Amino acid sequence: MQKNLVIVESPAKAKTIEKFLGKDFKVLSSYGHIRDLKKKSFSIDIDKDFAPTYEIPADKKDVVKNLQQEAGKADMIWLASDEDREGEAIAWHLYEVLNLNPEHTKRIVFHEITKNAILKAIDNPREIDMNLVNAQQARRVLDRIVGFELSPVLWKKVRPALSAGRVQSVAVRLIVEREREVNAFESEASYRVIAIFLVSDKDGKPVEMKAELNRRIKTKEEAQQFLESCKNAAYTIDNIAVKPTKKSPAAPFTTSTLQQEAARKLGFTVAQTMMLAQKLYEAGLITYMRTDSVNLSEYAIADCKKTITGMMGEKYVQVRHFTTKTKGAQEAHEAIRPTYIENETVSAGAQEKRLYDLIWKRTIASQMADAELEKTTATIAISNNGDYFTAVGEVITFDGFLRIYKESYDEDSEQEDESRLLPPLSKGQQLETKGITATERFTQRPPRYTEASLVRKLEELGIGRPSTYAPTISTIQQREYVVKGEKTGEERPYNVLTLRDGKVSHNVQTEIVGAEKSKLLPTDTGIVVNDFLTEYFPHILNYNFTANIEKEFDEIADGDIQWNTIMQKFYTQFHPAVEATLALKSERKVGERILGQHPKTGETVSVKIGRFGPMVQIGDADAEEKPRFARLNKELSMETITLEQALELFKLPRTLGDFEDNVVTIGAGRFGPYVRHEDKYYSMPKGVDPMEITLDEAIALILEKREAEKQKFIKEFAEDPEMFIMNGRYGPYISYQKKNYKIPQNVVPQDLNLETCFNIIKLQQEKAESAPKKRKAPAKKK
DNA sequence: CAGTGAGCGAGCTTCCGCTTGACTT
Repeated sequence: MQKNLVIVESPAKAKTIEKFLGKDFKVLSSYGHIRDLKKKSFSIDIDKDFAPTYEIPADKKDVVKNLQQEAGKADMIWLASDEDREGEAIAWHLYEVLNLNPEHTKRIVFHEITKNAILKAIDNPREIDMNLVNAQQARRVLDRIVGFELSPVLWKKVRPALSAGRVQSVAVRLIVEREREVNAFESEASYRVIAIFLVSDKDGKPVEMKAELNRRIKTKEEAQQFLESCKNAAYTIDNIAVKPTKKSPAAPFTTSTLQQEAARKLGFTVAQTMMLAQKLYEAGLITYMRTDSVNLSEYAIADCKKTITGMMGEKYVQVRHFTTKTKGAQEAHEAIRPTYIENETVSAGAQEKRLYDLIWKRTIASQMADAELEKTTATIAISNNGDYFTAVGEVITFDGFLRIYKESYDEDSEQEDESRLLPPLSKGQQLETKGITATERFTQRPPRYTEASLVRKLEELGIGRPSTYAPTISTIQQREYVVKGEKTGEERPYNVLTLRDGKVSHNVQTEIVGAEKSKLLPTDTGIVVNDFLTEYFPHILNYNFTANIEKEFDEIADGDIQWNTIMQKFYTQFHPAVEATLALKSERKVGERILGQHPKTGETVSVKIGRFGPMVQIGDADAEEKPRFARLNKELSMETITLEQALELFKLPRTLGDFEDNVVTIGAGRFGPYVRHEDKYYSMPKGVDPMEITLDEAIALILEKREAEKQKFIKEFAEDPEMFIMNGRYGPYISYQKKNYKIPQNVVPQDLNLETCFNIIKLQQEKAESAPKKRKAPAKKK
């Protein structure tokens, strides 16, 4: 018989806490929310004050059953979910679902997982805060209303199975609008002038020193004139200014900053980072990885201090308390940090280690002294005009936190590395130039979003939570609103004018601009859906919508207003807009664009989003002749496609000729262009033009695929034609009667005989039957 | 994995936030 049952959200946390509390306490986990609005139905009764209908999701049934049993055995139940809106709601749902007795139930909260903090929490229990719970219900109900009313509008007006929501639709909007900015951007040229002076270093050896002109020059002619004017000029050091500066370390990691730095420094995707962090957390190596707090526990700060002192000495320590500036942060946890600061490295997988290293350094650096620098600026006067050059040098006089960690930045800055010392100079010193160059430079267009920079932007706007950043990015890609892609750069020529040995020369160089990798690009569907939503639902798509509604949720939490009142206010404004938009005549015509008339038949040629994505249509639905369709290929976009390009698409499928007495045709399908022969399909490799491919090339593709097919079979058995040992994506496996079975790790696939194969199959079938039923993947439509 | 789609039309799709599994062909 357990005296006490403590329920927390995460099982890893439960394990740790159990150790602190001793044998009178059992600690279990709720695995997050245990109850939610019904999955399939709207589940909100608008007429009854927005009463929600909750259910226990299938995958939580076992958890709840177990909690019920254990709660029945305990004298006292301690609801210890997180101290934020969602955590309070979890506590309340537990209270309701487990049918707890108020006299045997207590609500406790703690911000750090230390023995002291937990014992203190136990000593200071409170009641469930219904105002906070209602703020969560309001948040939940609002999101359901927005998502389940807007999505069907899209199914009707644009294309089935699309989705819209408070968070994802704004994320798409950011990407669409950035793309428009990029396309509308016109770069401006100007000339950057750099002089190389010859001076002596401290040992008297000649060295070169770079200095930049105080202004940029607009045109080539002016640059030419300027260089000409420098021919006979003398250069004198006019002033030397030495200024000490400081740099301070960044705050410890939150989910968002960890995702950004791991992307920049380690090249991880947002999802990868979270998966690795989860593993580190489960292994007890770091604190919780879904947090918006930059706070470190006193205990962690003390450990940092000790570790830094031990490694580098006391002068490297500077205790700092960071505060969160993020909109809407709820700070239920600490910042992300190593559980044991003294562990500089941990034993884990290679990728986990790299992430741990990053977290360790960032945490340690956050408690270290400022770096001290000395910046020297030398001003160099030009004798025959009013302009001047400046040479800048920067030296680190005390490295401080930079010894451990330097934050990275996204913007590929044009600034050159300034961390160098200037040679000794004196005021009034005359300088010789080796040459002066004026290089044409262009203003840079805004950068497209990466996964990580999108997360940063969303966080800045207060949209989404640490637990949803990664899923949101995956959703907008799954819906095909956004793709992660590359943009190949373009060559751009630029002028370089050089003054050297009393002569001005001119040459043209080229650079690649606009090349980008792994950036988020909007698709046609994304653009059409975004434009539609922004036009008809500007309120929801407004970047400040979440921040504004959060203020109202706060009022609910403070008990200043009823949650259903807020819902009523929102709904009376929102719902009519939904009705009005549904009543618009045009069905599935959103984003349609007429390209022109077919040159032979005079039929209308148009582009729009069809059931399966962007397509070209020739003819009209109500005409006698049925319309014809063709899907847009990857290189084309609805916004820019021309009539000629559209008609080109209808030249497929085309017949190339015969091979082995069967016809070979070329077509374009869902996955790109293909060769078809004898009811088999062969994908065409990238870069091959389906309009240009010859019969011989197509036959080569067929033969190549046949060869690859053969390689797939490692072993066949004469005794049983249904048994194969195959080579697959995840290594060798057994295939029997069209079903696949794993080969145990210690077995060499080549050595398997029929009997051992059957044994392996039998074993796995038994295992599958005893295991809980596998959830079926959603049925795919044929 | 594959060439679809304008209407006899069933029934389906969808949100955001909390949490981890089970297991890949």
